[in-house]
Amino acid sequence: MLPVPEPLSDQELLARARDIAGLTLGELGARVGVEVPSESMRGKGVAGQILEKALGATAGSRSEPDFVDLGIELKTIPLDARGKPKESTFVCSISLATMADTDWEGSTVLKKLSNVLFVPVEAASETPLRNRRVGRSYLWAPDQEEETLLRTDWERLADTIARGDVERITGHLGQVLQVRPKAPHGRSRRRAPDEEGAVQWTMPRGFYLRPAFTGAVLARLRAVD
Amino acid sequence: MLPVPEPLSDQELLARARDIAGLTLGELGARVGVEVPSESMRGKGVAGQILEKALGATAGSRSEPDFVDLGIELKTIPLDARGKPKESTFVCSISLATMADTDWEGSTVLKKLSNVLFVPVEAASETPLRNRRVGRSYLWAPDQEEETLLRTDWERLADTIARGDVERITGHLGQVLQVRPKAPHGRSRRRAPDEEGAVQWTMPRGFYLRPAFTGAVLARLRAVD
DNA sequence: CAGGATCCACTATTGGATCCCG
DNA sequence: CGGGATCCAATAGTGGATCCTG
Repeated sequence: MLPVPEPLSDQELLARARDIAGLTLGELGARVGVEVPSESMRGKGVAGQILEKALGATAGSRSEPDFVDLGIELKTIPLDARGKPKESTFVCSISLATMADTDWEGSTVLKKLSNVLFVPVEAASETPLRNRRVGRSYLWAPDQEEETLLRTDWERLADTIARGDVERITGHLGQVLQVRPKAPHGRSRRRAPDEEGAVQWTMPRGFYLRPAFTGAVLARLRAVD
Repeated sequence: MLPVPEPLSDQELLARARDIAGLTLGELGARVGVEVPSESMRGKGVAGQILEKALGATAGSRSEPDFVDLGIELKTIPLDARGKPKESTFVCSISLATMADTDWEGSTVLKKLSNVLFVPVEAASETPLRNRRVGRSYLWAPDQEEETLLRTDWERLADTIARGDVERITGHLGQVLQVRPKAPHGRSRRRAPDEEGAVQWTMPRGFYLRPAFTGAVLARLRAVD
């Protein structure tokens, strides 16, 4: 079980991702030494972790791109039977304290989404995790329209957060980018400044891409391909 | 119980419609001699019929505008508790035989929708029919954007119908205008020409406006108001 | 905790089927 | 039958809650 080395170019990464298309998570897990859980409840996130190893991402939970030298982020996309994304895509956690000092150009969301390798994975819930197959991968950078959608949502959300109105934010806001809880359970709390700069305790949250958006992105990439 | 005379102008009609805002269907039914059924299943369409009489529409099921001299069609819109349309709006039945010979400018859909009086009626299902109140009415003519949406949908649907592909049409098609069954029950059949001009028997269908569209129209009219 | 995400109860929407009247 | 529509079972979608690993 040799560790897979980090790819040296975008094209090498893409080629490698396309080579594993058709393999199951079980097969791929065996290659990289990860056992795939039988219960799906125990399998949240394992697809992503297997793919990181299989493609040579720098392991570990650093707040840097998965492929550091290439500046590319890896995202697995769970697809339903018709090839559409089943779930939203987590982008990054929100640091309430720093939102007020950041603009879109300097945002973590833009950094994370500037260069992404999308790896689709079958996710019909009746298919056991180990039997789910990897699909055809794509490198994505937002086009102008996509970036405008993201920026518009981000700026409105960031404005609300910076005002200290975090508690008013729900998953309903944002056309393509939304804010949702990102916590081990509903009782988690973190410190955050409120409107007057006083301390308040709020639930940890993250930015997510809506399934309709990632679906449209994939459709565009497939059409070009 | 004197019959209400046909209004002589758009403005008279609108004024009359706004005068009855706030009245219940029970009160209005009493005025025009229509008893409101207690069971809601027995009440499909009665709101429309009461309002026709209350506003002086030319009675009867002719394929002409409800207000013949004004060229105005009357449509009641059932609203949920938040003021949004609960149901789609029937526009007209489809004559499969004549679709092929008609363009958008000559279509029944455009004729029916060129000038409409929308009369909102409360329709929370827990409120008995007789207690549902009439809301504020609006005269509508499609603006350019609205007409483009309607025309685009109509042309695609008409094309499919004219080809004889009626059986491939489902309620899924059309962004704002859709085709759905319009029959007393699922076994109804009518004669229609198929692709080769041969006879086929198909279910009677009609054009309907989606609730999201009538909701957007009402929002626009209210904003101006 | 940060990073990898999915679960699933609930709500909203859909669209095929149906009902009344003249 | 044409004109007035609504019913409601099934599906799609949302978004708060949750799970695993290093």
